[in-house]
Amino acid sequence: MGKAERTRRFIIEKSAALFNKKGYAGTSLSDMTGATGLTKGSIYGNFENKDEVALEAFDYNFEKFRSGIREMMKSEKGSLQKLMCYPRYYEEKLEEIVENGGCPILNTGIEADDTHEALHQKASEAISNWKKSIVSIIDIGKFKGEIQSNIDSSAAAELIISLIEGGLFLSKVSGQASYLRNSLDRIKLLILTELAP
Amino acid sequence: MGKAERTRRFIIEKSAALFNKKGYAGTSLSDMTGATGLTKGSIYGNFENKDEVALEAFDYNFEKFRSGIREMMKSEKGSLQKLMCYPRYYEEKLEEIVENGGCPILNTGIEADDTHEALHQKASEAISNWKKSIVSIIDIGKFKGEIQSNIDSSAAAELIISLIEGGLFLSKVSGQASYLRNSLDRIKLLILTELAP
DNA sequence: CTTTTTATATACCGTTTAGTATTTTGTGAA
DNA sequence: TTCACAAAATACTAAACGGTATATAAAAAG
Repeated sequence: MGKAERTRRFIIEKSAALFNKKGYAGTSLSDMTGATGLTKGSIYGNFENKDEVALEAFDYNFEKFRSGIREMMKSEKGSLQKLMCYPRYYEEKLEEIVENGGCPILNTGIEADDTHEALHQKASEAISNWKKSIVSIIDIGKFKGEIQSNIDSSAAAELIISLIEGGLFLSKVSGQASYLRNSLDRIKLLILTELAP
Repeated sequence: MGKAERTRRFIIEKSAALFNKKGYAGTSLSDMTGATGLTKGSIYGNFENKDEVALEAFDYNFEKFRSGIREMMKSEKGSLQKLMCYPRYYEEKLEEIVENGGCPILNTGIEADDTHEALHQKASEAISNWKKSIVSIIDIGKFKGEIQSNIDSSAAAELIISLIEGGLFLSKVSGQASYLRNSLDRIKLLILTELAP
């Protein structure tokens, strides 16, 4: 990894937390120079503009979630156990997520949907991919006989995502963990009593 | 209603849509003069600063939801029927909500929680009051024997709110109404098969 | 070790930001 | 209809914004 690539990563890492907390419009270049200790010249030597940093910062923030969950799933074999990683992950990580500014899909999606098409699309694709990966787990589970075959995979996946995002949002803004806990309990119930044969 | 108060309301009405779509940081004073057709002098003659407009704009946006649901509930007598107004309301209004920039609690809460304490508190209080009103309906329902007495009112209320906000967010950002529909179907199921005796 | 390339810092650009005196316009009462 | 007051428009800050040209420092290559 060359010097250029290292500073690029450094800028993204430091800016990612900023963008997740303060948003795209709320994060200024001076915020970024402050957080990195670098100057504007250095940032613009490595990125074309603020947009490019923001877009890569989203990928960076989102990838942290994705890799965390994937890591957790690696040690699970059954489809139901894999699905149960979602409630487990968010239950364990709530505090850390709140500290880091919340879910990047939520933050970016809400800010960008009416203002910044490129960022909006990033958030939209993240949702789409997330859903696909849940649907895939359910479909495999059906095939292996671990999940009831009459289940609507798409509806179940969308429900799980809605419960997670809704719970995260409300717990973050209200400061009360019970919102997320209740949502995650529902997901567990759904998995164990509706998806399971 | 005097002239001053009328222009105040006019400014709030016109700015409210802006703040809900573009956020607090994303809405500039020139956006506001553009939307109202007034000048900065006029706006600052009626408000102390941008914050004051944003705070009242939130109240205005939130009140639209509250009054819409209350209106719908007025013609319902039973507790279960009152609760069923939530899924009905959001199902009917999804398009309109999306056009107006989405749920103000969601928009304001997400943007303000790490950046603007006064706005954050507004969103937080809105959540708190919303929950209280649902808990109140459930508790009355228990008393009247229309809802099972062993139900956890707080948990049920939080779940309903999480499902609505999660579904709204995902439908808005993904452009797919099914997220909200699935969430609302779940709420109906919860009301009719778990809360009902 | 010198040269060439790359990366960072400095200093600046025009524009936009929120906000404010000051002047002009409009309005309601005497 | 004039007078007094209120409200809106104009013209203006100073500061911050995103972005850039240029100079300097630091690495890499020869």
